[in-house]
Amino acid sequence: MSEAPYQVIAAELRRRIEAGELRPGDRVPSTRALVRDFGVAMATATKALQVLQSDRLVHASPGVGTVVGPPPRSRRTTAGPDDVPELDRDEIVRVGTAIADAEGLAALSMRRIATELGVSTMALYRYVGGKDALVVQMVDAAIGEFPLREVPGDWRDAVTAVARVHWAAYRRHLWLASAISLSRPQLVPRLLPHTDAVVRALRRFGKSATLSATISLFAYVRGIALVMESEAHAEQDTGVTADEWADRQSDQLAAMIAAGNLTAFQELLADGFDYDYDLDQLFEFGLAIFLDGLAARLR
Amino acid sequence: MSEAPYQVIAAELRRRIEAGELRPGDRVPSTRALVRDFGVAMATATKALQVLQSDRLVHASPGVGTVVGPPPRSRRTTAGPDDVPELDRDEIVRVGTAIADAEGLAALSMRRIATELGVSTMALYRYVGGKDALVVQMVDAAIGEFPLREVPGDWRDAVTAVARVHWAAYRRHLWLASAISLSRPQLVPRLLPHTDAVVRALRRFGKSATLSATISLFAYVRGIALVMESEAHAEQDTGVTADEWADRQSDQLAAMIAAGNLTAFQELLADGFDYDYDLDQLFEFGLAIFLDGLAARLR
DNA sequence: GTAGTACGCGTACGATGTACGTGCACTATG
DNA sequence: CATAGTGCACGTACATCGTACGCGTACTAC
Repeated sequence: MSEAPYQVIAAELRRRIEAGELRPGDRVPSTRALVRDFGVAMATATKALQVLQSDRLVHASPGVGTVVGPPPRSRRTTAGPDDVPELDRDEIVRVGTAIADAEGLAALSMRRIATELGVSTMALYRYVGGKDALVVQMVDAAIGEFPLREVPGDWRDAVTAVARVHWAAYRRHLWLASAISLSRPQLVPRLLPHTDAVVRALRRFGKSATLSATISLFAYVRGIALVMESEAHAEQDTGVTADEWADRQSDQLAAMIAAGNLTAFQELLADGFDYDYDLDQLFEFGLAIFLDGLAARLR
Repeated sequence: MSEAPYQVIAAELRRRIEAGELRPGDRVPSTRALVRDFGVAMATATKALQVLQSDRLVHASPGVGTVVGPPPRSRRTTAGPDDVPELDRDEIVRVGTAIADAEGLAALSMRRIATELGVSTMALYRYVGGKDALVVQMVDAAIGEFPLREVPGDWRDAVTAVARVHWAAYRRHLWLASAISLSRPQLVPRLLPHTDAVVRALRRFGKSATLSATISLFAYVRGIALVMESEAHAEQDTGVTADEWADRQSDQLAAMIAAGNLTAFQELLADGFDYDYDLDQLFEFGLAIFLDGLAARLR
């Protein structure tokens, strides 16, 4: 009476284990190895191992192999109503955004996200293509938080409104400025309406100028946002604000100014002039200048 | 988390000094003594003493020992003609810049630099504080390549000249835009004359406006430079130019435009309008707008 | 009962920056 | 001159990263 192939294999493995050839912690041959060695198909080998598993002689560890010894813990309840927050792309993007908001893009890692979600690292890769793709998604989601409401009819008001919305987004997500791409619009679908609104407001300038002005505007806003970002990071890394830092280094700066004969700079900083580093004001100032310049072109 | 051995030792010695157990002129335990007493290796003991030395709590006298008290004089020995500068900071900065120019900041690694110099990785750390410090040096050196010659007397010409010099620097070193810090001027000494020139040209606007306008200007130039950088990298990574990419994705873009009812955008791109993505022109355009806006303020 | 296939994801690899520890050259002293 | 003791130069090793690879499982078809 010939036994079924999977039972033959199971018996052979059982013999090796009981003979001590395979000891607890050792890995029994994988299904693929059994396929090769015994000339059987995959599921046959699988079945053989399953026999041993149901005898609690071995247990299977996905990614590791089937190792000798009883299962350590049966934690995975697999079934169940999944009352735990389900993992999906939006959830990953949300957690990634939270990390980047709090600690900057540099602190964003796939492992970190996985840990915070209580999930294995590689599980993330089912929902996002990779880290770069995730960041692009994050950018799109961040922009999407600031949709355009009604855009004013006046061109200047319209441009101002869009620029302020952008500024608000940069302010809310400091990492956004260094992650966004202005030259590949398809990647950030939710940015398109903003571009459209600016183009619409500026179209009287003629096609070429309209596009140039639009890009210039966005480049400027991002430029200021990057100042804000690097400032914030420097502050977080060193625990020193810009003002404190300026105070601390003022001697050194003064020396350099003196050495370079930088009289205008010196004059500006003299008299205890205290420039309050208000980036909101700075943003509005530059925006107004830019729009004044555009307005001058209409005359 | 327990501190590193050398820090433990340093703390202990510091305690003894501050408690008066060791007084100025006394000799602290030699490295060998520390090796015996603390059961550590020689260099660990050395490091511990170095910590105290950098705090100016003690100073080392070769052949005598390390004695309590500040160093009497820092007499730069520097003997030796050093006629063969095999490795020095400038050389490291030069190689690092070459790598970043060719392949971007992301390709810059300490190992890479060391390999290209035919030197061990850690040897670099004798000349530069670390990668961040190296990048700062690179930024300074890059700016230093573009010193200001004569700055025109007219304020508008002067600002234009400085902005163009910056633009040239960004053009030459694509990584520069994302590495430069505009908010911590001391780190980039050779940037100060540029700032000074702009401040001088704009001082008639009043102190606060002068500073705002200066920062806005630099932020704008960097903003455009970043567009150029990301464009160049995207091109290098994917092997696809912006135009080719636009062509390839035009259907997708058109679909998104249609879906969002982005009529102005659509109109702009219609008629086979071919915007030649000339960033030099773009830069000049935005600069002129900005200066027009400033000029309008003078009236 | 056996075989083939699709799929989720754990392990491990090749990078990175650099802290830490070591061996050796050299100096001042006796 | 001998030598104790210093400080310099730098190799090793670690913690961390993104993600390719290939495992075990579940399912369908025969």
